[in-house]
Amino acid sequence: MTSLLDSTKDRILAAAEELFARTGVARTSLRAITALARVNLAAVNYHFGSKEGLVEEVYRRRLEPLNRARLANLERLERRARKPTLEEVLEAFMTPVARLARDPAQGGPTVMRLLGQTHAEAEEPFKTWFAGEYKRVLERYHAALCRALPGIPAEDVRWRLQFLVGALTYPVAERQLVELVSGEAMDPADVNQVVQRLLPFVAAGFRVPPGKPKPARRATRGRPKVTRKS
Amino acid sequence: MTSLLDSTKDRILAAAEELFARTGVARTSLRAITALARVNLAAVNYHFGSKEGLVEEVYRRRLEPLNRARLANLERLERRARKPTLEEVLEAFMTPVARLARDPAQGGPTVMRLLGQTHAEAEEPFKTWFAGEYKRVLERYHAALCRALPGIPAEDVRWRLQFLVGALTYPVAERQLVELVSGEAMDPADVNQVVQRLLPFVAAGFRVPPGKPKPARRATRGRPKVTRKS
DNA sequence: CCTACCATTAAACGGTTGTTTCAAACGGGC
DNA sequence: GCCCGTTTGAAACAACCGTTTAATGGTAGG
Repeated sequence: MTSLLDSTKDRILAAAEELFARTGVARTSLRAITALARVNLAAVNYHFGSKEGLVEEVYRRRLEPLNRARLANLERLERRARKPTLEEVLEAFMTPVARLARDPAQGGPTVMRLLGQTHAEAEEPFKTWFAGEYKRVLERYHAALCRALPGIPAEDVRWRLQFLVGALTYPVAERQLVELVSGEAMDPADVNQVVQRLLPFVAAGFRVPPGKPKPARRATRGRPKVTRKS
Repeated sequence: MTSLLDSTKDRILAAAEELFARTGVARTSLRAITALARVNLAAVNYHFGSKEGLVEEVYRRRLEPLNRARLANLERLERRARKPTLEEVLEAFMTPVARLARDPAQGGPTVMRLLGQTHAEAEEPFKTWFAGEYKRVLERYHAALCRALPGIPAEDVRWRLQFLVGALTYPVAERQLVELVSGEAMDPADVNQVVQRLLPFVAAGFRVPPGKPKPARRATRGRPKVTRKS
């Protein structure tokens, strides 16, 4: 069995996570990982079968608790007597990300850049596994949001849930770009602040009445209104 | 000089863009690019100096017009008599993306996945060039948004602008994940629809009054309110 | 003590990568 | 015609990749 602390397997996982987050999976060689972990090169293939196996384990280790916490939060909300408010559902969705980023034992800020690269980096088989897990979470939250938002069509809620995911993921994942662009005034690594600021923002967005179908703008020609000559 | 149509250089750019968008820069070999472009392998290093040079050119070709259109839209708005509304500013920011995705001559839907990978894929020197260009655009829009939103502190506007970028980028960049998760009901490739749905969503978010400072939640312990036992 | 068995090591494997070389082909200017 | 700079062609380069092999150390069970 693996030892209690700092086993070879754990050191590989930690080093891989660090390097994946910094430079991406494809650009990170097994030799760089094993060198950082001070472990023999062959140890990766021994413990994880292949590089792809290691990649999956690195992501699974973080994504599984995240999804589990999101589902647990929602179930806790729905077991109560009164109907959950919109803000409560949104907070249940967002706070697990903050907790992940806050706890160094769960990856700390490093893991956020990792999550931002999830979809771009994974190979096909793992991608579909993850999509399945993720779909379950989003379906449950979609239903909960619809219940908290009577009068908003389910399709609108679905779109807005995607907007929420984007708005939540981008600032923490592209941290260095945000900092480079916005000066050091903003600290996207402080995920608590992101959540606090994002929650009222998206809550207002979720509540706007569904838009009229709009008369299907001419696709061939016709520039958007704003670009018209002054 | 380069010929009028389908020069070697153009064919390489088109093939590279296609493959970069599909599988990422790091996983795309020069041999795959030159094979798809039906061009000799050495042509890449001849015309672009290196693979990194090709990567920069591929991205620059799309990002430069995008940023230019965004700035032009904003200037057009501000040359008018009356003060631009929030919706007008937001539309000026978002529509160039839609136009890019609609026009096959400008890359079509393919280019959207490319843009979503911009930050993850680029190397350092190009990254800083792009960040500079991008910063100019965001600064101008930040100022315009502040003018359209008196009463909202500049810092809040800055955060919300980042949320907007995330909400706009994610659905179009991670198209395949969105489709996998949401069924085929949503078509994120239809960027017009994304813009139409996203605009009222973020407009409402931008208008919410600035939140109270909040008493700095205990960072060490204390789980978020929503996770409390029922 | 010996034998399995698991973990680790060093070394090498074949394959692919980006890049370079050098010769051949092209294309207008005089 | 010839010439010269530009562009393409096939082949080779060294370096690095992920993976495998075979030998080793260490340790619990009989």
